[in-house]
Amino acid sequence: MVVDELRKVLPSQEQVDRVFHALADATRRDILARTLRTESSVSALAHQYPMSFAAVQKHVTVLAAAGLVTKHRRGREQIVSTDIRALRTAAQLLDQLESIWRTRIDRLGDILAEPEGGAPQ
Amino acid sequence: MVVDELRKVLPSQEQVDRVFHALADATRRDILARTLRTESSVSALAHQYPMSFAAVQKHVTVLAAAGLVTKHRRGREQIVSTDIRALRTAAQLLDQLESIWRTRIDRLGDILAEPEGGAPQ
DNA sequence: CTAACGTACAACCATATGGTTGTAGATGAG
DNA sequence: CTCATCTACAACCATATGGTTGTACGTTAG
Repeated sequence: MVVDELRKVLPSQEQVDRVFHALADATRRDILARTLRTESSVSALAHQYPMSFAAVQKHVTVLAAAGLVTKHRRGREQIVSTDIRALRTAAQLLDQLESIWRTRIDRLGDILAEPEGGAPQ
Repeated sequence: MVVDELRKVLPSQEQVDRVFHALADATRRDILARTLRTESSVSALAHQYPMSFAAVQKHVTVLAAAGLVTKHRRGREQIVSTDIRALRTAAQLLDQLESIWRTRIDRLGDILAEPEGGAPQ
């Protein structure tokens, strides 16, 4: 496992920024959903959206910078494939946040066990 | 449940955009993590970061627009609390995306089981 | 009442973002 | 070889973003 691979597994704040930012656009989420189903070329993707090829190309670049997709040449086409790991990283971070929240609820539970307490949820 | 509440449960694309955009900044993720642990005032939050009060205020506004936090007055302070639902919505969306991915893997399994198969769309 | 605190918000600035068009370089089809 | 296709990338533009400072307002402490 090379250093570059490590970066995907142990994401820096900047990497997390990139992943969520990549996900914060409906077109990019759609491109991701599409390529999760089937690999496709950038131009094939471009046909699906009411914008220029260059715009779609930029969206793919953003997804690639976030590690959500990878590109590889096949003939004259550039094939976009997904890398599920970046997606899982994001999901795990949300889980972590939710677990922080659950911990607080547990603490509230402790408080409830005592004489006085405010109702959670 | 009012219409405004419904909007949080059935998020529009714009709402999803806002949630992921809100999460795409390390300061905002930290504010969220902090308020998941303990409610705190905007000024208390502001003390934690190397930026102006106004900047932190803006970050809180972004989180609130995404529905990740809510604000309510307590005396002269504005208390920031979390709403776990928006976070769960984001997590669910990631799960959906991953499930699309798993479906493809299943289909690949089907294809392997059969002699020949072109997978349309 | 007055002063300090917490907040709200406007104005401003530099940079990023998301789109466009245009040009040029690979590559495969015929 | 020639041409159409796919890609890459630069230049440009309008708007959004993330920060600043400054001002004004509500509220609490003394």
